[in-house]
Amino acid sequence: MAAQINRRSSTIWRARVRQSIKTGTDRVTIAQVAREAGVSKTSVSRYLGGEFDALSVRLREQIGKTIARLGYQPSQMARGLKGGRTRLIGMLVADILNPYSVAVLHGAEAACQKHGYTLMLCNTGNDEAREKQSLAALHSYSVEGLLFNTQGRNVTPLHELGQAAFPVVLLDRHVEGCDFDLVGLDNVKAAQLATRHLLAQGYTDIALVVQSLYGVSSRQGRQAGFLQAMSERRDCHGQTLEVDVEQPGHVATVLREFFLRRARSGGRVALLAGNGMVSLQIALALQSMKLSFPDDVGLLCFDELAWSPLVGSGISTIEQPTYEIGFTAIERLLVRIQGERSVRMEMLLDGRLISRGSTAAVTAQEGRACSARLAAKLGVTG
Amino acid sequence: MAAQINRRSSTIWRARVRQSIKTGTDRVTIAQVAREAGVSKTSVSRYLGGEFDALSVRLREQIGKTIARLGYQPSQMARGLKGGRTRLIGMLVADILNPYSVAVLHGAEAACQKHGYTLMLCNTGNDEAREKQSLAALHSYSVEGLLFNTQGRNVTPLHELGQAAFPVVLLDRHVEGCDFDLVGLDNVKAAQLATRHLLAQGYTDIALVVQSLYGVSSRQGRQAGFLQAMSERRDCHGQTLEVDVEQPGHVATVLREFFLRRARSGGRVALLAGNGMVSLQIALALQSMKLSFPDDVGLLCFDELAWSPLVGSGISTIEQPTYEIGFTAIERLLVRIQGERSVRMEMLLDGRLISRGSTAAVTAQEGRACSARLAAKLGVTG
DNA sequence: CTGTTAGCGCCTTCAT
DNA sequence: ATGAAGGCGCTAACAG
Repeated sequence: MAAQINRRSSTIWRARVRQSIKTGTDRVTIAQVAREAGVSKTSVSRYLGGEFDALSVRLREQIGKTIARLGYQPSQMARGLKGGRTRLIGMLVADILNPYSVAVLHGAEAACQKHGYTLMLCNTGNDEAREKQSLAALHSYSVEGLLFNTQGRNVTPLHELGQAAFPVVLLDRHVEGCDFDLVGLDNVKAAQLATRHLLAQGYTDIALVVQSLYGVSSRQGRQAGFLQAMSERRDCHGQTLEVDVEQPGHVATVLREFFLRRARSGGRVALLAGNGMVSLQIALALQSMKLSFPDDVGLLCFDELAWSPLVGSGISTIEQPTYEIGFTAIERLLVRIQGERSVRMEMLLDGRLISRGSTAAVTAQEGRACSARLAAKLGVTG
Repeated sequence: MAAQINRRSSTIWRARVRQSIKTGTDRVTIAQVAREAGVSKTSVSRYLGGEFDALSVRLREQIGKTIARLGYQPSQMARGLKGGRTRLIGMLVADILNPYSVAVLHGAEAACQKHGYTLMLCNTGNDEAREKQSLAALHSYSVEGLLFNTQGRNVTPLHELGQAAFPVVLLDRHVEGCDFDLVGLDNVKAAQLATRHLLAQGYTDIALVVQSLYGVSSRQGRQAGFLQAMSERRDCHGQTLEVDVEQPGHVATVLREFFLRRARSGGRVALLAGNGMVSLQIALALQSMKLSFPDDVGLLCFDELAWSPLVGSGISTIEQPTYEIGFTAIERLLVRIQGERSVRMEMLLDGRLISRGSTAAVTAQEGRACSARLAAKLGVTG
């Protein structure tokens, strides 16, 4: 209303109106900068693009000052619309509650910041439908590339991306029939390292405890390494236990069955936890069964967690270089975005063994005593 | 090349060509949809905007089918450019390594997904400079609002947002002189709850262990509640210990000094950890000093963590409703974005006490024995 | 070196 | 009920 009275300065008037309508900060545009600096939009655009050799010193200074004075920031949405460079990277995380995902995210975010990209994050909660719709959402913002930690099942949308030659880097798990780059742990090697450590410490009856193997290549890789290492020792027994960590009490049930089967063998029993989620559930299950490590059972876990040193006499772990995985994945993705078309590449980083009390060495004699005790405890408590 | 032979389907051919040129997924545009459906862009736009009552049934069907057939998805960048509704929300996290942040993030992401928004995430690592530049980055993408977990120092950029009436919801910590909404824990009440629990269990010499109080309102609130509750018991002693969790060994040093000061008093010593980061450092420090809880010292921690039940006989905690905090914060932000202009509001949720072994009850007599043991242990190990 | 012109994909008056 | 035209902020030919 006031505006109707005073129309001298249409600029100010517009600004006022916008504020009252839109509430938003009044965006300074490239046009304003150009006008105030007395140059063309193109020159300003060149300045933004860093094409300084195509700009006289005078213009460059002029523009620089004006930008600073006005506090101008180019709109990425507008730049993206025209040039396609949105400087946006989408990250799809299978489960944000998994500490592994967060740790990788940390590295990825750091790499993005380093290279002037911004991360759009979607948590799919291991759900196909949400994975699909998150993909659509990210696509609608024209992300330049995708960091993808897939749930592994029904991956047709991923295949479509592959056909479109869209830049994608897979995290941790790969997908059959897709030729995307992958960054993750060298699972086979790490599992061998883990298994051999357990064997060397004197454990003879080992169970690899994992979540559903179906569709998750990293878990399959760990299993492969585990079985391979076990096969080197015919006198020892190894088996895989699939558990559902969502289902309360399931881990305890499965473990109890395993213990009952093996305890009487007189061997020394150990558990190899397939990831951090499983570790936690195992620790809780053992606690509920009043079993302790390494006294009753050996324990080695994939994923180093903050609390690994704290529980009991410490839990031995295979530490993944999570930060590096995230960081590397982004940098690889950037290379792809910049047009690299070479053949698919897997970047597998090595895990590191951190040995603690939970895998203390045992002699055969001690082992027999342990397994006897284990059997006794189960008999009593079960 | 195959395309040159078969030109029946120009659609397919185009797709091929673009692929080889642009490498990118072929964006279907509103224009293509309009053309193929034999209508105007305006009509398609109306369809997208849900203005069905301004569309004949025939057109509506036509358009719907075409959109489905082409797999058309409107570009949010383009929509945002014109209308300002980018459906983007920025989230600034002070420290992504803090489990609290991740838990809140989880709730926030879920709320965003529910309302069709996408989250742009920036980790500031408690650094002013990064906070500032992340803010700029998010601004350049025209986020509609901001979820802000600030580091608390040098918050001028935040004040600028305030002046611009930009929608912001603060998480956990508020900022002086800013009238932004806040969602977080009722820290005073929670700290009282915690302190009274310790007192009720027979602890008499209590230290609140926190990271730097400076500029972090939530920590100040916890301190206030702590001191208030302590003041109700003149026979007990309470003090605040500020620690630097980044500096190795610092927590242990500070704790040792505190123990030495108090152990000889004959009182029962307990620690109240100000957050999850501190909890971890305390647990590690105690372990390094060969002290255990509740035998040598009582322990109660802010933030329920996955491993809280597992360490020793379990660590008692004050659990924050983190998921709800994140979820609520987004919904409040959405209300602001939709234009709500009412007065500033603080939404403070209640914490919940989870009592475990680390705060087991002690009688005065036991207490004396404990503090004697503590003194002895420190004398020996120190 | 610099500016003019023409869109990017979408929404929004304004006619019809 | 439908469409044509213009513009959001920016970049990218194409002239000078």
